[in-house]
Order: sequence, then structure tokens, then C-alpha cells
Amino acid sequence: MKHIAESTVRRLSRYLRFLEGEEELGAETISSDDLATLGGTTSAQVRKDLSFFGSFGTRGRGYSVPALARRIREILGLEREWRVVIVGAGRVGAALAQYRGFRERRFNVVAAYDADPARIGTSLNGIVVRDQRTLDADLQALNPGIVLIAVPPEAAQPIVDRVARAGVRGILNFAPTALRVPDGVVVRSVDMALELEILAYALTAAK
Amino acid sequence: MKHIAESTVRRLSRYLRFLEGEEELGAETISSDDLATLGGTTSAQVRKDLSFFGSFGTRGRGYSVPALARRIREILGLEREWRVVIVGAGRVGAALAQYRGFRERRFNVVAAYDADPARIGTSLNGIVVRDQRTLDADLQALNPGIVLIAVPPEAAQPIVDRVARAGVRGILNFAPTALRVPDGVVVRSVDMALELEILAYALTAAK
DNA sequence: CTAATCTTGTGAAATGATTCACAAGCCCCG
DNA sequence: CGGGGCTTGTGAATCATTTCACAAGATTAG
Ligand SMILES: NC(=O)c1ccc[n+]([C@@H]2O[C@H](COP(=O)([O-])OP(=O)(O)OC[C@H]3O[C@@H](n4cnc5c(N)ncnc54)[C@H](O)[C@@H]3O)[C@@H](O)[C@H]2O)c1
Ligand SMILES: NC(=O)c1ccc[n+]([C@@H]2O[C@H](COP(=O)([O-])OP(=O)(O)OC[C@H]3O[C@@H](n4cnc5c(N)ncnc54)[C@H](O)[C@@H]3O)[C@@H](O)[C@H]2O)c1
Repeated sequence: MKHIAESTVRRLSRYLRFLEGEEELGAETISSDDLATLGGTTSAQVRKDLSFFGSFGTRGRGYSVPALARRIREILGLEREWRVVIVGAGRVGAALAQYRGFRERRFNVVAAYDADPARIGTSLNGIVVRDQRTLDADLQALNPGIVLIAVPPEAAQPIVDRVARAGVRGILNFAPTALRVPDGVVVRSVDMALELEILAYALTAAK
Repeated sequence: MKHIAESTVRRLSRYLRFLEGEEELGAETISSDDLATLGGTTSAQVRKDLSFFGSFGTRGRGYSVPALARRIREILGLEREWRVVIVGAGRVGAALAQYRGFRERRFNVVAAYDADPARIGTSLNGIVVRDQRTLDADLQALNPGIVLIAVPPEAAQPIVDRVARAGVRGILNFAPTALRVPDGVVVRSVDMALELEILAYALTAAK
């Protein structure tokens, strides 16, 4: 498959949200123009995004809402369950562990780890926090598709190295630090402080 | 000023992190090549990014670490204090309110609001959670540059409307929903579920 | 059945971002 | 003080993404 731009994948994911909303409202079909309006883009962009993966619409009618939703879920890899492990059960890690929106999308948090004895053994929505020293040995059995990292910045790289060595291929990092990963491992970062700074720039430059 | 790409602003913000790290280590100068290595980009990219704002380096030597850091802070609008109000003091809102990294960057959380009587009156690191019904009246005096929204998705748009009406120009939204804002108001969203889905796609398509 | 109306799918054009490549400036050594 | 070695700053070239524009298929009304 030809390489798909991240911007396209991001929009597909948004289209899916809108489609699921429309599905609940009972809509049967939707046009690229409607999707564009909901998503703040243009109808040509919507059609181009979809065209990378095939042609799912009917000229004159638009797209079948349930069929397109299913197809996008398939494209994004959301038709399966994803096993997720959280490392770092502090404020961010605990929020992630308890977030219901993940489970709705079949991202199942199967374990959480921390280094702090005060946290180990506590329960987050039924997930008992384990000692990070057992992480490496546990990973074999847990076999997570994705690991979320919510530890302090200086602890993040060692965790990456450990989970990558155990065969984990996907990492979502919340620590504000750059991470090195071996080939074949995908790491993405959510950096809230960075987003604030980009916002500060936008407000400052807008004068 | 000519329009600057978001990708450029994002990189500038990262360069600043590295510069501050180097500054602590006592480095006096740094080359575009060093910055590129730290940031996972190319030296040409670094120089191009900086060139939009002027020329700060010395041929043959590189950039003065403290001078460049200061200049980037100035560009990003980080030389001032930013007053920040948080709406929604749930798990995410509480994590944000207690995060020390924001204060280090002079993003000062001056108030937090919630709708839940059980939360109102509780204290988050010295910030007492207030009743959201007083938000509109309070905003005048609080005069925040930025509002962080951490309420459930269906509550987000009304909050946006209210704070925008009160004159707030910058919003960072954590709810997984599209938001409409009047002209002149900048809204950015941090959507963790979306990031997970993009990661799922990358893992699925990499086969 | 025909005409008018929609809406998709997609090459081609336009716009935007990154990479290349190198002249020019600066430093340091001898 | 001259030459070699670095490193910046920046047009030009390349690569990527978005927008345009329209033929072609589908639907609806009469
Ligand atoms: N709180 C926020 O709103 C916020 C915002 C932006 C970024 N962040 C970043 O997110 C990360 C987590 O932030 P937080 O506020 O949850 O911090 P926190 O201190 O509440 O939680 C971090 C947790 O990681 C644990 N930990 C430390 N080393 C570990 C290791 N080696 N293995 C396992 N667990 C370990 C600690 O015991 C702690 O419980 C940090 O990198 C922070 O910079 C947080
Ligand atoms: N927890 C996570 O890890 C996570 C991950 C991704 C996205 N999110 C999103 O972030 C947002 C917050 O999530 P959370 O986990 O903190 O939820 P939460 O339920 O813990 O917190 C939401 C808070 O908002 C308050 N609230 C509701 N309506 C309000 C109003 N009108 N004004 C003021 N406060 C109001 C509630 O009382 C509650 O305390 C949600 O939109 C959620 O979808 C959370």
C-alpha cells in the first residue's frame, strides 16, 4: 500500500466519529459535503481521503453511513481488540486507566504499572497497579499491542527500551521528551505543554 | 508577519526544550546539526525554521544557546506569564491543575471550575474548585489568556461559547469533539483517543 | 423515457513544505 | 595574515498535500 499521509489518517478518524454520531441518529447515507461540513474541511478533501483506499460511495447518493463507518474502522485497524498496558499510574496514567472512551473503542487496558510502593496494589477501576519490576517478565503473557507511557520524562526512555525489547510495536508517550526506538516500533507522543506553547504562539502572532 | 506553518512552530518549541537542556549543561553554542540530531530532523530544516524569524547564528560557530533560547521564547510568546483557567475538574482537569510543568513555563492556573457539587470546594494543589455557574461573572476579573476545557464532550461547546463571549481568545480542548468558535478565537484540541487510533492505523498498515 | 439534479471519483493544477546545494562569513592555526 | 575547515542563511529544486474542475454514474420528477 502506498504511504498515506498522517493528516489523512487523522481526518479518517474524525470522519468515523461523525459517522458513528449519524448512525445513532439513524442516518442512512451521507454526502462528502456533509462530512466536510462536520469536520471543517472540504468535500474534495473527503473524497480524496477515501479514494486512497477504494471507492465506497454511490454517485448521486453519497455514502452508506454504516458501510462507510465499518470500512473506516477496518482501514484504521479498529475492528479488532487492542490490548493496552499503562506504565506510570500517576495522575495522567490513572486518568487514562479509568477513561471509558478507550474501552468503547475496544482499547482494553489490561494492566498498569508503577514504581511507587504507595501506588502499587491500589486499584484503578478494577485494574490493580503492579510493580514495574515485574513488567518485563509480565509482558510475554500480557502481549499488549500498545503501551501507554505516563512516567516522568527521565524515566520514559528506559521504559521504551524495555517494552521494545519485549516485542511491543506501538507506544503512545505522554512524557515531554524525545524518544528513540528501534526500527519497526512506532512511537507517538501527546505533549500537552507543547500544544499550549503552539496556542501561545498563535495568540501572540495573531496581533 | 508571513504565515508560519504549524509544523515549524511545533519544531521551534522542541528546539527550545533541547536548548534549555543544553543551557543547564553549560553549553555556550550549538550548531543546527546538533539541534537536528536532538530533534530528529535535519540541519537544513532547523536553519529554515529559524530563518523565518531572522538570522541568529554565526557562520562557523553556530548559535549562542542562551540567546537562541531567549529568542525562541520571545517568538513563541513565552516571555510573558499566561493566566490559565481550567473548566472541568475531573480526572483530566485535576491532572492539568496539578501539573508542575505548566507553572515552570509560566502558564499559571488561576482557577478551576466544575459542575459537580461533590467537587466544588475541594482543593487541587491550592486551587479551590469553583462552581461553574460563577464562571461567566468571574472571567472579567480572572482575565485568562487561555482556557483549558476538560469536561465531557457534550458540555464542551457551551463552555466554548461562554468563555468566547467573555473575551477569551485561546482555548485548549481535551474533549473528543469538534468545536465552533467565533473569528479571532483560537482553539486547539488534544485528542488522546484520536492519537491511539492513528497509532492503531500505523501498526495495522505496517504489515 | 427524458431531462434535470445530485454526487462521486480522479486526473491536473496550484499551493505548501522539505531538502539540496552552495556562496559567504567566521574562527583558528600556523 | 593567509588558508583550511566549519557552519550559517537562502534561493532553487524536489517532494507532498490540497484544491480545482469535470466526466460519468445514479436518482428523481414528470
Ligand atoms: N499532569 C499533567 O497534566 C501532565 C501534563 C503534561 C505532561 N505530563 C507528563 O505526563 C507524565 C506523567 O505525569 P503525571 O502528572 O501523571 O505525573 P505523576 O508524578 O503523577 O505520575 C508519574 C508516575 O510514574 C511513576 N513512575 C516513575 N518512574 C517509574 C518507572 N520507572 N516505572 C513505572 N512508574 C514509574 C511514579 O511513581 C508516578 O506515580 C510526565 O512525564 C509529565 O511530564 C503531565
Ligand atoms: N480520562 C482520560 O484519560 C481521557 C482521555 C481522552 C479524553 N478524555 C476527555 O477529557 C474530558 C474529561 O475527561 P475526564 O476523564 O476528566 O472526565 P471526568 O468525568 O473525570 O471529568 C469531567 C468533569 O467535568 C465536570 N463537568 C461536567 N459538565 C460541566 C460543566 N458544564 N461545567 C463545568 N464542569 C463540568 C464533571 O463534573 C466532571 O468533574 C472528556 O471529554 C473526556 O472524553 C479523557
